[in-house]
Amino acid sequence: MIWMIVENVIDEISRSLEEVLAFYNLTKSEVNFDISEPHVKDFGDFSTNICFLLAKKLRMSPSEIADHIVNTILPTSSALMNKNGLIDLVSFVNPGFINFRINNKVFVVEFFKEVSNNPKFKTDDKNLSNSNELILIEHTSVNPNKALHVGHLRNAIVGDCLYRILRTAGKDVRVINYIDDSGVQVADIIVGFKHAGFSTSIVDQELSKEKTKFDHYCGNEIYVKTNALYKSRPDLEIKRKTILKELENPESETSLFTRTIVDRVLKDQLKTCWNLRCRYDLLCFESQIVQSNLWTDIFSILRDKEIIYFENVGKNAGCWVYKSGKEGDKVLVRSDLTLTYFAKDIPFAVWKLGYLRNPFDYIFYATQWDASNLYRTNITKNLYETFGGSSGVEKESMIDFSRISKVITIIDSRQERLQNLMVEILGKLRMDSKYKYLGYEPVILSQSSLDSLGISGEDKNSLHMSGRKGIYIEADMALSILEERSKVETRNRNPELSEEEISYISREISISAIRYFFIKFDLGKMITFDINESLSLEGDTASYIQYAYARGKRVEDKNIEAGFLEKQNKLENNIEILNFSSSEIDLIKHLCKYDIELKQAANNIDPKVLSKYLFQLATLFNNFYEKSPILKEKNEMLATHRALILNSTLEKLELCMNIIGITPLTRM
RNA sequence: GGGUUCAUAGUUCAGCAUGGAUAGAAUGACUGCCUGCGGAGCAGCUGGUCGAGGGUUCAAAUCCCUCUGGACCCGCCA
Repeated sequence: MIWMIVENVIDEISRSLEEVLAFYNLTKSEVNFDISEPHVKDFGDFSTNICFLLAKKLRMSPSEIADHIVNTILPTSSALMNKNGLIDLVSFVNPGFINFRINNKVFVVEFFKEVSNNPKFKTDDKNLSNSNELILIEHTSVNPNKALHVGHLRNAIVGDCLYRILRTAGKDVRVINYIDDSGVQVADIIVGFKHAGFSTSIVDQELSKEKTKFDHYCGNEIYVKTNALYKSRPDLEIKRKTILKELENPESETSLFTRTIVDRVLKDQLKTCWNLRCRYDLLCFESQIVQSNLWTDIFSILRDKEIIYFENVGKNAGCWVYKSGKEGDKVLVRSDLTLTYFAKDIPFAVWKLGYLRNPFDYIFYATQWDASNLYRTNITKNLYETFGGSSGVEKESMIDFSRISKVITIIDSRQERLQNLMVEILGKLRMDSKYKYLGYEPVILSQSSLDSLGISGEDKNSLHMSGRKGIYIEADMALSILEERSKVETRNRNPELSEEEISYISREISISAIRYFFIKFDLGKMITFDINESLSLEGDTASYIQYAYARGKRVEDKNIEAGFLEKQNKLENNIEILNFSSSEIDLIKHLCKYDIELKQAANNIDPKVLSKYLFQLATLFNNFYEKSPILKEKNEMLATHRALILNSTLEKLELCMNIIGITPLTRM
């Protein structure tokens, strides 16, 4: 990408320090020094710990060494000398840090040179990974028997941001949504429809007149209520068993009915995901994994390699088990020959890694909000007509298994134990290096949210959500609450706008706010969702970022009217005479760190890195906005350069906002 | 009982991977700033024994150990 100034500076410092090491007859492999940014601005732009590391080897005090390096060695450093003075000041500070300060005047000149060479800041891919590696991400994967609740949103949004980050970092990525359409949870609602007296007529008619989505209906009315019935109706549990058995035959009447229901729920779930600007490439259905017989293949491999064993004695007698030293024994095949939940996951994981044959075709399923096509797996073309269309896609262009470099699964941390087992097993097949799972802690509900839902809190001040018990806040509901709230705000601020415009703006504000909220926390931390506090529009929120963008955009429009853009072409070379303030310099420096931050987010698989960068960018911009006026500035040359900074900032803001999924609005 | 993980300002959280200087935001409270480039903002002020104790180190919020407290996992459920 462009704007390598900061990376060049770091590189320069690094090379000069290697010269220092050479002076002492040492190399980087012996003294692995670090170049970092000091927390305190007074200490400069970069600092190194090299003196502390040398102290031991040279048996001198760090400050002595620092003194010597700064006053004797560095002045002769060719790396520092031959560059056009980007590094201005090198000093040492007790107890032994060497600090480097960027020469702001030179830096600013370099910056404007790059900006005017590349006025549109188009992403230049040549510096990105140009290998043809392919990354698979699996996320969302909600059971198709209910609507998404806010806990599921964490999965979907983190996964989608990760997709966007990796895409922006130049990787080829495919997104998979796994649909468990043959498990107990789906069987529950089939029991509800068929045997618990809930009306099936609703299946045939549209719910739209009552404004109820089908996924909400299945979750709230059928799933929760059916589960509550099991206690008093033991016959229903027997029915459920029968249904599960019938689902094994894909041509049974139960299977047909289930496919209809699953499809209706799934379509509504996808609507929620698409509303939040998530997108997918492929839907994988568990029922098809089962039919593919991939299990048979992987089972015989595991058995032949003696990774799993048939147990003759003990509590697991009659079962095929995997014996983990760490995690204990895990049953894969029950004594009645059925597979456990964990076992069913193995063929899917192995398939994703391209270890086995690929039994699937891909069939068009839907066009998504971003105009991309969503496909679904298929084995026999005529079998799944209820799922929709029939136009296929080339197998290789969907997933070329030979190019896969990483398979990332985003899962609730409660599944981590099983994922550890999976990695162990994959390790024995020598394919664990590509398999990564990203665990996140669940979203729980605050007491006040529970109160407003009318749920008794059981003496706790927060509670885990449960789809089965009906303890949750639906994603659609959270979105519409926030949308109403921002609508009021938007209308107050923009009384002249039409209802249509207000609706559009408040919708984008609410989507952005929710997306930002779910990625700004560390994945290892539980999120307590509070219906009021979590959906704020001030402070560290997407709205703050959008507001900064909107203000900036407004100024830019006026700049264009005032003709600043034409003047940019006539920039003089004597920028040196301009005095840029810290609000300008700090902003420019931050702009130049974009590449470093994006790489970090991509390498660490951590979307939060980018959200922090973006928030900081918006903060620095707001500061610039207050302190560095453009239209009011008398010095025309300064104003023109400020307009350029504004221009660059808007570009970077837009870029980062799009990665996180915050809509850049020109009015709000 | 075994294991994983978390504990940082009144509150919600960054920082910990790869140890480094005066521990950062946001929010709340309080105080300023709109005939202006849009106040969903800016500036200021208040607020911390980084859960406790020990260890390693020139240096620990960060690494190691113990303890306390919370969450989660440990089924021929999914």
